[in-house]
This record gives sequence, C-alpha cells and structure tokens, in this order.
Amino acid sequence: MADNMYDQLSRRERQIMDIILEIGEATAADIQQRLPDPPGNSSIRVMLRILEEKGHLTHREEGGRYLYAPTVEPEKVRRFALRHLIKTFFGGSVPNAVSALLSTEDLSKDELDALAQLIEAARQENQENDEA
Amino acid sequence: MADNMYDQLSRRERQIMDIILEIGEATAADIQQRLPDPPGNSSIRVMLRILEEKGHLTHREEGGRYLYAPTVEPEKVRRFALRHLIKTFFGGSVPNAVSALLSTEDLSKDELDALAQLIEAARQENQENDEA
DNA sequence: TGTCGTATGCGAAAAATTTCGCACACACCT
DNA sequence: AGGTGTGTGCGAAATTTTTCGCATACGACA
Repeated sequence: MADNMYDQLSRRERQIMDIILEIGEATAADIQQRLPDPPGNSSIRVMLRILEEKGHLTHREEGGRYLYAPTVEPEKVRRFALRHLIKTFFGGSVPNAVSALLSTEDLSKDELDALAQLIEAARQENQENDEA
Repeated sequence: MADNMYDQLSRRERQIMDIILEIGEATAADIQQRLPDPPGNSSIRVMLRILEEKGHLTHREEGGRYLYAPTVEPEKVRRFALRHLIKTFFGGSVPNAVSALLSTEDLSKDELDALAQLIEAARQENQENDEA
C-alpha cells in the first residue's frame, strides 16, 4: 500500500483535493462547479475548512472570497501518486505504464519527440553512473 | 473530474480495491495483512461483501475460503487511473508525467531500452497516420 | 468424537463523513 | 437607505462508513 496522504482522505476530500491540485487555487464555487453530484455550497465550504484543519490546504482572501491552495508541494504529491499508481496497476513496471500511456493517449509528434529526448537523456545519465 | 468508479469508493473500499488490483486475487486475511491500520478481520469481510454488492468484486470459493477478484477489466481501470492522474497532477501533459517518472524511479538499462523502443514504435505509427 | 483454528454471515453499534439551514457581513446598484 | 447577490461561520442533523461481537460451519488432528 501507499503511505501518502491521499490514502487518508475521505471520498469528498479526495475529490476536492483533486480539483485544487489540478487548477492550483480555487474558491468554494469553483469546486462546486466541478464536483460530481455537487452538494450545496455550504457543504463544500465545510470540507474546505476541514481540509485546512488537517493541514492539506491554506487559504488567502481576495475580494472577499477565499482562495484555497494546497500546502503540500505539488511535486511531492505527484511523485507519490505516480509511484502508487505504477505499483498498484502496473506491477511496479514503468515500461508497462508508459506502454499503456502511449496506446491510450493520442500524442502529437512534438510530444513524442519530447519523450524520445527524455529517454535519451536518462540513458546518458544511466551510462555515466555505470561507469562511475 | 474523473468519472471512473474509483471516485465513488470510500477510503477503505479504495484501499481494498487497490490491494486486490495489485495482487489479483485475495482473501480477507491477505487484505488485512496489507491494509494500513488494519481493522478486525470481520470488518474486512463486510467491506468485501459490500464491494461485491456494488459490483466491483466477485469471489470464488477455494478450500473453504473466499478468494476475491476484481470484476472490472484491470485494463480499463488502468487507463482510467492513468488518465485521471495525468490530468490531475500533470496538467494533462504526458511528457510531464514521463519526465517525473524518469527522475523519480531508478530505471535499469533494459527498462530504458524498452522505453526507447516503445517511443520509436509510436513515432512510426504516428508518421503513418500523418501520411494517410 | 471432541477440540482447535480458521472460515463465513448477520445484526447492531460506533465513528466518520457529508450535508444543510440559518444568521450575518460586505459590495454593488437604484 | 433598502434590496440583491454572494460570501462566511456555526451548529446540528442525516447518511455513510467502518467496526465489532457473536453464532455457526468445516477440515485437521489427537
């Protein structure tokens, strides 16, 4: 199992965190708009406050409304999420995951080029490490 | 937001589904062993039955115990999960995700080779489509 | 056969999540 | 000033999730 905070979140909390992670910063209304089976606005604000108490969100005020943003470094969350996903769904195999990625998403030429370049770079580095 | 079933699961349900997805088939005891803050065995069995009622799991009997397995094609779940993750954490950019992958996970030479090959293949195909 | 260990299912309680209504504050417009 | 729209917080209720205890079934083994 994973040990990232996502594991500790309830259904709604997770949905809300997802949204905020995705768009960076959001008001209660923003979230209500994107939530599946959206509850009343009031309910969402409660959730936001709870998430803030738990330390996952902060808010700042702007023009009378609250803008909530994640406190955790997105960087960190991403890594956890990726690792968790690969472990859970792809038997821990990165190539398997990438393979699924390539066959599911329609990538543009540019994107493919970018990927090729990334891999090349990784290979270089890998070689250097081996030599050392 | 996503629309895959994972979104509808409660915390425990998700944790349990994760485990079963990961190992393919599991008894209540298997799961108890891998669950963080594992509850009593009895509790787990209830969850399993609920997940079965909801249609996410099936079970078969073997040697007196129940072996639970996912009903959804893992294939499908994987794709949803991948897409959701990329959308949520990487702004929908596959290269971004792969980049994070490469920098987080330590890949072997073989794995890197495999990846390079995958990309190459995708490029080929891509080109054919462009020509058509 | 009697007993132990490990299953299962059921039913109900405990705990948590999730939702809402209401009261109030502020900006805006007539 | 009065009314409207959109925000906030609080407190309590409705619902779901999560847990457990207990009764029971089955195979293994002394």
